[in-house]
Amino acid sequence: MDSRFTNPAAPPWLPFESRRRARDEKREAVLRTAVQLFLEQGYHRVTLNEVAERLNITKPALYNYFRGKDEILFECWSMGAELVDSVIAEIDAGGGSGIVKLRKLVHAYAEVMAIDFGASIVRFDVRDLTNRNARIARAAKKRIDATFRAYITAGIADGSIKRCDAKLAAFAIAGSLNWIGHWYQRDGALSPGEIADEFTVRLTEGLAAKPAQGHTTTKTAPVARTATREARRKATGKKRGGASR
Amino acid sequence: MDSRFTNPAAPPWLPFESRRRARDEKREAVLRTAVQLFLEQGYHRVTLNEVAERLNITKPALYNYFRGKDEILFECWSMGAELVDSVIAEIDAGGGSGIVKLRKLVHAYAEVMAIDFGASIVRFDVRDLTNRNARIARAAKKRIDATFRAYITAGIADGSIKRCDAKLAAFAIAGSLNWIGHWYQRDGALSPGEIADEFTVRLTEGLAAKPAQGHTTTKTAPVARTATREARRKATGKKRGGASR
Amino acid sequence: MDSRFTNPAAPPWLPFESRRRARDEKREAVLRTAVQLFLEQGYHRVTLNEVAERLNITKPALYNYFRGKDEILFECWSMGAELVDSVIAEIDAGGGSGIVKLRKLVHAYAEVMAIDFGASIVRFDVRDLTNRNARIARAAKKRIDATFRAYITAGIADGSIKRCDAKLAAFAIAGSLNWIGHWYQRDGALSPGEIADEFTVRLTEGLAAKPAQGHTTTKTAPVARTATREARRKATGKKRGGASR
Amino acid sequence: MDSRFTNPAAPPWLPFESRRRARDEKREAVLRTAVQLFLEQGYHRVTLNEVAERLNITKPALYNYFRGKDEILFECWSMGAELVDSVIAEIDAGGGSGIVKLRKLVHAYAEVMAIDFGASIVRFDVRDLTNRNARIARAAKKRIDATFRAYITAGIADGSIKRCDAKLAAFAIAGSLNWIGHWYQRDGALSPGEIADEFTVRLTEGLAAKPAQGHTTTKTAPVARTATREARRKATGKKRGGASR
DNA sequence: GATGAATGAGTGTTCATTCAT
DNA sequence: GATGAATGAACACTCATTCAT
Repeated sequence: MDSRFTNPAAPPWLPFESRRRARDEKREAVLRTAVQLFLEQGYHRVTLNEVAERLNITKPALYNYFRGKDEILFECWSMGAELVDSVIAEIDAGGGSGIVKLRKLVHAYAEVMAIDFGASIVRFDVRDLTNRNARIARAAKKRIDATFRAYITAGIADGSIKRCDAKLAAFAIAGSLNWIGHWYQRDGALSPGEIADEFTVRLTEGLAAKPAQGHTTTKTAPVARTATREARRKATGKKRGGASR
Repeated sequence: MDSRFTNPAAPPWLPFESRRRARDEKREAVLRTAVQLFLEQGYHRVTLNEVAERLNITKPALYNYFRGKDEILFECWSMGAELVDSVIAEIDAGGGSGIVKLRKLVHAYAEVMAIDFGASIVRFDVRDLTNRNARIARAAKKRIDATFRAYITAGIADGSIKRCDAKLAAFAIAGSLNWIGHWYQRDGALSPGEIADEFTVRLTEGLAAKPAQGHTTTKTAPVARTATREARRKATGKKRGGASR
Repeated sequence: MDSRFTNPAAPPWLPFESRRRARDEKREAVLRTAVQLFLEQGYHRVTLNEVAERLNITKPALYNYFRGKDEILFECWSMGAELVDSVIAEIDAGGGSGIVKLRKLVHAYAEVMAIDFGASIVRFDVRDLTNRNARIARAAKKRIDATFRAYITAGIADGSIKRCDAKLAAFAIAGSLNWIGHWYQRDGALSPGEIADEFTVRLTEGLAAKPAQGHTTTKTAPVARTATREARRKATGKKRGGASR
Repeated sequence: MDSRFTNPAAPPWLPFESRRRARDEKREAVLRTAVQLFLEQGYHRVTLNEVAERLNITKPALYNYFRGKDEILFECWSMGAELVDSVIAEIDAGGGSGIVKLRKLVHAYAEVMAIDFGASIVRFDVRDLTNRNARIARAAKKRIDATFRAYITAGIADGSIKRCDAKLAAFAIAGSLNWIGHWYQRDGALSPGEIADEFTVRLTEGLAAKPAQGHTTTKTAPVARTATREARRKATGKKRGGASR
């Protein structure tokens, strides 16, 4: 049971705690609404008024949580980047040959593309960001690309992947996956899982030295949608989250 | 001296002809400049002033050739779509099994992605177009997708391609190719031809029932960059080219 | 333990008294911070957030002491006006010929201009005030001007000042003095006293019927910086101090 | 008679000439309206809409002539500075002892203060300008101050002015004069000429080694209100006039 | 055909002020 | 008495588009 009710000596900072939680919840609500609108209509066609209206607040209220429109964009983007980062971290933590890791990545990445925040990684235009944030975004994208390439290179080294141009192979795979973010629709015929399964086969069958024996092993845990936002909370208290103009 | 004055028998329609040609040349110059800027900076960040400045004319002068900014966008997009259309027409005119046609398409499409107008097909946002033009654009995109799918289906039927989900396979291939339009840079390490060659192998090796014996056969004639714009000329004289707001 | 609880006979108004004193102290702290910022950056460029931040409180807290930004401005201005008023009162209380009184006023006024609150009289824009407060401010300014003029007129009458246009002479002198408020800097080469001494000579030497024999007599007591704010306290408890919008 | 009508071979650039003249006239009309409003209500209380409305144009039309509100402010200020500059140039071109030059300057400066553009020098807040323009403005102010001081110093050297602290004397005089810009009203009892005459006597009688014998010599030509704006025209064609953000 | 000038509509952002807690 | 959150009102600035010349 909530200690606020069981413990009469509940520390006085609890209200602050709950207030902060409320704040964080609202902040994320803004991001969820914003990312949806941005994907739906495109960043430049969405006005802050629309975002606010959909949240039943007024435009300036948004400025309690973000420094400006472009920061909202960046934070949406960041949410997506975190999804990918946690996926990669998990795969790196596990073991397996190059091809196995690559398959895991393809599968998880495909699923991420079916999430709003995930799609935002590839659908938002980094040129809409602050220079500083654009640099961060570009760096993150490069890291992801590098991971694809690294797995392929590792696979070639350990014999699980056929000799090929790792760079172009990575581009080909990442391109296919990124494109999901452009055509996937929640109400479409295919579920994210089905898409991920099929792409995992399709995109790696040409690369594998030997056909995969079983697919179950390629699956990772479902994408962590609740990636901890602790670090962010402080950073964005009132300053640009790791970002400045 | 100008033959119009020295040769009284000169056909009177020549000046008009040459004047029309001059007009068309300027029109295309606008499109070439525009597509470049749009790709470089993004449609919404480019002002008509910038386009005009780069052409050493003034903003209102653009309105002699186009009804508005979005029409310029559409015409750029159209130029790209024509490239693909002519590619497909050529492939369809030729013969070959499903896998052969698919390889031809992959190769040619990859090359198109390395051309400004080609990239515009996948980098421009159809929501920036007039409703009518957006419909045209979406239809064209669907036709392209359908072509990929048709070749795969044909390949499965004729035994040149392994049994698979044609729809997702087409998405996977098209996605890889479309992504080229996002990362290709003219001054990069890879030439369009090299990229096309590699992608042709990479994107079809998993699909082919048997490995390809030779690659030279997959090549089509170089993409026709000078697709006739005759039809367009009339249409856009002063009315929206097959389009209205 | 708090004496309110241990000593039942403690006069009940003491806490109120001390509380009120604390309130007044905070109020004045706000004014001191505000006047400084207003002079430093200009009224319109200073936000209440800045004022609050510098005081380590929050913006709405300011509204416990003042009705709004313009009231803060007015109170700052009032502090300065009181300085001048007390100066004039003192001079009037003393005796002396017109020129003597004028010299006293010039000297004291020059010193006031070197105080933040004093400078605010001439550097703040009365149009930033409420209509009502603006009227008060304008009236006060007129009274000051009238005093200069009165001393000059008196001096002409008593023969201590040469015949001249009293109005323009007053403007000339007041202008010189007011300008001090614009250029004086605390860390400059000249001390307020030195400036006052020099200006006393400079601004009156052309007027005096005969040169002054000694300067020490022109000095008044140092400007009373602790002019009682008692009357104000009640007035501004929560109502606008003699002012309403 | 206008050569456009008398000379049939009038060069084709005349239309441009007249168009440019029209442009310049409008530009100055904007400045005249703006300076009036700025003085009347204060820079921050004047919206560009008000300026535009009074000119019977719309707000964005102003941006054909100026880069922004602050540039309008700066250009107003500049007009005033030019008045003073031309005054000083004229005095420097003439001869005379220190006291004579000083008297000329006082007289002319007093008159400038009665002109809108002149008053703007001392009534506008340089902190409302771009950093770059603020620097320019501050430098100009310093130059003016230095001129006062230089004349006084010269006067002391040539024996026409009594020994005194030139710096403070300059401040005293300039202050008196600057203050005119704050209190002068076109419809007041005193004409600029009368004020100038009186201030010339008042502000210098204390300084002169011997009383002035005649006043007519202190007068300069009436302030050149038509200071050539040639240089400016080019500079502000579309770029900030000698200014950038 | 081309231009300078003007416009209308829109948008992000700021800030004094209020209010529930 | 103090705070975090929210709001309303305002404002400068941009830009595609039009029009008279």
